[in-house]
Amino acid sequence: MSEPLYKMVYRRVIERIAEGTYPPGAMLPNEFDLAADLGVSQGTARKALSALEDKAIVQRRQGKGTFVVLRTPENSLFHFFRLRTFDGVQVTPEPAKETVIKRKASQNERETLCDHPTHVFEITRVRSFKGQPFCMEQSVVPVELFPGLMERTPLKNALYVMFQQAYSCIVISAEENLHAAIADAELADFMGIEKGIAVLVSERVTRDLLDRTVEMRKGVYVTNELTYFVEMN
Amino acid sequence: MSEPLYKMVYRRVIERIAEGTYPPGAMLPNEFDLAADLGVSQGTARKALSALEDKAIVQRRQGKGTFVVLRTPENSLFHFFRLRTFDGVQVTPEPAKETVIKRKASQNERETLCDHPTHVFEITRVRSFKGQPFCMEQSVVPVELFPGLMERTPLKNALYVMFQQAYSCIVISAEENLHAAIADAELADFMGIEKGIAVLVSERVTRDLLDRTVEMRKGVYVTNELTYFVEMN
DNA sequence: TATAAGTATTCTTATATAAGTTTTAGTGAG
DNA sequence: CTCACTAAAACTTATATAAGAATACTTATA
Repeated sequence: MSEPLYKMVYRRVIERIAEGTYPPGAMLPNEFDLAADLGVSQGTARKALSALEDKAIVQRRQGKGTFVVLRTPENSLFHFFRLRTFDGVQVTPEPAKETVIKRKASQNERETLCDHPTHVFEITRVRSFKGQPFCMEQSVVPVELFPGLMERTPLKNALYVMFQQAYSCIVISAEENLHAAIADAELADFMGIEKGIAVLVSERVTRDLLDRTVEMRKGVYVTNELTYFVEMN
Repeated sequence: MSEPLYKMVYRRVIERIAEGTYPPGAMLPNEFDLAADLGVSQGTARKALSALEDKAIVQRRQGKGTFVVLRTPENSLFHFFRLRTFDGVQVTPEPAKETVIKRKASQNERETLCDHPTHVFEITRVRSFKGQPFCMEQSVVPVELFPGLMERTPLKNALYVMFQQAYSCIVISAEENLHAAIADAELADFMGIEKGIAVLVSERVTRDLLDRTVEMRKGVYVTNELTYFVEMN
């Protein structure tokens, strides 16, 4: 057999979400209707929907329905912001400084980001926790994907929520590379932290529903009061 | 309905793996036999087996069968050792120094580790990559769970492989907390690295098939040539 | 050695029934 | 008439079963 039916259903539902037929937060057709629409049985549609739920693309609740995942500040933070207190409590950072510029893409950015953009927006933010700056994040995104981004400043706290609401760009997954470094004078001055302390540096690549690389992000975290949490299975 | 049948099957298969009825690497009964054995239909047994596969407890291959997961040095490294080169290539560290001692458990260890042990083994290792020491790991495990561990020195490179082979303890998941630090004189001297450089420090809690906490591990990594890789979904 | 048939396994699909939610209709009290 | 409560119906996903297809390996045979 070439491709199982349930994978066809899976693909077609993703297409419909991506093209806006099923917008974020919306309820999908029920299993029977979706099955009839695509010419398969309910169980087959169901298998595809379960797979979509596993990938956190839809959310299902018995008796209620199936809904396109909606990025909220809470679940965005939970999924993509890994810093916790020592007690394991999620941190809700306050945004502080923010600058957005438009500039030419570096060669690496042009090669990595989707559609090989010539120009990018660079969003730089310093965030605080309990009044202390602890985090600097620099996001780079293609200009073509987020037109008019600069007019939206100041941007919302949770960037990915805004991506979804304003640009129908649904962030699904990310990869990070971490290493330890020492804050040099420039960084320390910029962030308002002490020079010479150890910081955690992360380089992130972010992907959306269609598996496009929509963001490259560099993060610098002060980890004397917070820790970066990782689960392994 | 109190508990779905497939969850009962799921639990009973885990029990059988834990008690050695299905040892690591062994083939499970096929879907029909398992179903008949437990008084359910093939599809229900299948659903349980799929769930076990999702949790990486068994491995399935069409036409061949279902097998209890076997920890090999390769997949152990892949799952639980997150350091990569900048090219994304998995690192295979060479073990260097190793010391194993038996000592009293700290209060934190007694509270965290399974069965609240009074004594623990502490395994300390310094590992090298391309001749340079880059990693210090200190594992703490309950004495009761791993009797005779000290007589097995020098221990294998991959600790979790040995846990499974010698003690039927199947490591399934782990959580890590990361932070950045600066190598002090004592650490630098012990590891054979330069004093004052930035290091990545991890504190890990490791769980087995029965969700017991079988290990606490502290790791110190030099990340100027390697990075710690994280995936987010 | 190559090829084909046979056997054992998981995978896919379909159908029926159960269980959880919400809406609607009905009923009685005030 | 209106409100509050209840019962029933409708609409949803979840579970269970069964039959046939696809895949992997073994064995027989030319």
